[in-house]
Amino acid sequence: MEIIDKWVAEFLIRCQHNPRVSPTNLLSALRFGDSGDCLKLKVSSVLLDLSDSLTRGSVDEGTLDLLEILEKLLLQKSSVITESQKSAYCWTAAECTLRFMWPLDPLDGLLTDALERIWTKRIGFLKESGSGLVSDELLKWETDLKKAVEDPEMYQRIRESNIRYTAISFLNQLLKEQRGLLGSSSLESVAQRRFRKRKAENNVEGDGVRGNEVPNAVDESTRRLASDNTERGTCEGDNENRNNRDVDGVGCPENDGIDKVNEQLAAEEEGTMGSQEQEHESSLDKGDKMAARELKDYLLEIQRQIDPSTRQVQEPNNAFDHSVNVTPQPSKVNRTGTSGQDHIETPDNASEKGSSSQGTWSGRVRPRLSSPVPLNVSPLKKTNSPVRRPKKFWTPEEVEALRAGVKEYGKSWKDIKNANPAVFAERTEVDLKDKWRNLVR
DNA sequence: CTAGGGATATTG
DNA sequence: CAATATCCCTAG
Repeated sequence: MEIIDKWVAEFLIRCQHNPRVSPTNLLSALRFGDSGDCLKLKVSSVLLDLSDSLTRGSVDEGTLDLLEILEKLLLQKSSVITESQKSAYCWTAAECTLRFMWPLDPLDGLLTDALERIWTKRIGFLKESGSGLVSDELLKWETDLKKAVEDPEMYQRIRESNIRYTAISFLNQLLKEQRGLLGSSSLESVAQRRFRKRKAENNVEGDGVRGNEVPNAVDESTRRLASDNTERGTCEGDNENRNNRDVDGVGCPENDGIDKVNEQLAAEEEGTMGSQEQEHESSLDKGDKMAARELKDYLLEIQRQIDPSTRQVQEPNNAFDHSVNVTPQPSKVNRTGTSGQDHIETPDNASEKGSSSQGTWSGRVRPRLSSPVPLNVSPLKKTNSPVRRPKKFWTPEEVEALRAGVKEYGKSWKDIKNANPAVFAERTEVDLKDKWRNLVR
């Protein structure tokens, strides 16, 4: 397939929530082969489908289909099926059954139909094909659910448990895990490289934005503008979704799969900033200066719109020499959503030029700004989701692996986890440490 | 990244 | 309410 085709497909699949383009339809339309790249595209599209259905709040038998497809794809990539995928499948299957347990009377036929359809046929088929999705947990659910038809006590207990919540938690965990393993898309890598360069320049130019841990409105605007500026003309979609997703995936503590591209970029960024710190003036050529100036003007304009109190501070003549970061906005990022993953986008009116009549802006002609989507997730510091992970008891297998690990590596939790990624797939290093703490007590 | 304190949930 | 297990936060 042509490289450009691939890029476009990659962009459509990974970067947008676009209900008009169903990733799976797109893929079948393009007739991808089975090369590594194409597999990655397919996995991406399935992840996007999963994520979309989660956003819609639907955990149904379609979700089971997706999980099964994902398993097949991962097997082709010869990846391991993680615990979170098994659990996600198991709890989703339970949730699909649970919805037929709504009537108090188990004998109305709906439940038995569901059991037959989901557990006997679908999962029976998985068992025959030796699928990795068939876990002990799944088998236990099967027994319990089938027992529930005749055992009112069991029926009641299952009905009252919060299966949906657990299913969604595991699905989210799976998404994070897999997105982390996926890494940046090729388009994304190029975009990030350019964006980081621009951002570094912009920061150096201001006087002290760098090293400030707390994100503020200006920083975020910078990101948006820089992103907008570098990307405009090559694509029309919003880039922020993509960035958010990547931050989500990579920031997940359970992920060891931070891709090389990102590490490389991070290293590159530090390098660039370090060198520019000493001689930033000379390292910026004329074109860059112009671009930086334009960016700075946008920022000043936006900041006036956002915070009227800064208006008199601005001096249009030497704005170039001033820090953009005059009045840091209180940081309100993250923590507002419930899932910390997908969020509602709101229009950024502050950047609309139409409302600039009140500003003291000098009247220079500027290209019109598109309306960037605000970042709901701080790019600087990814905090954890407000939702607590579901409590999961340690299996004897895990405990054994931990004991062996400590014997071999001592208290290097990270090494222990890396030595046995399959067993500790859903434990963080901190979990290992905590568990050891209470083992030796 | 690790250690340690603390929050939260469960059990008796 | 105390004991216990797990998860979360943060200083160093």
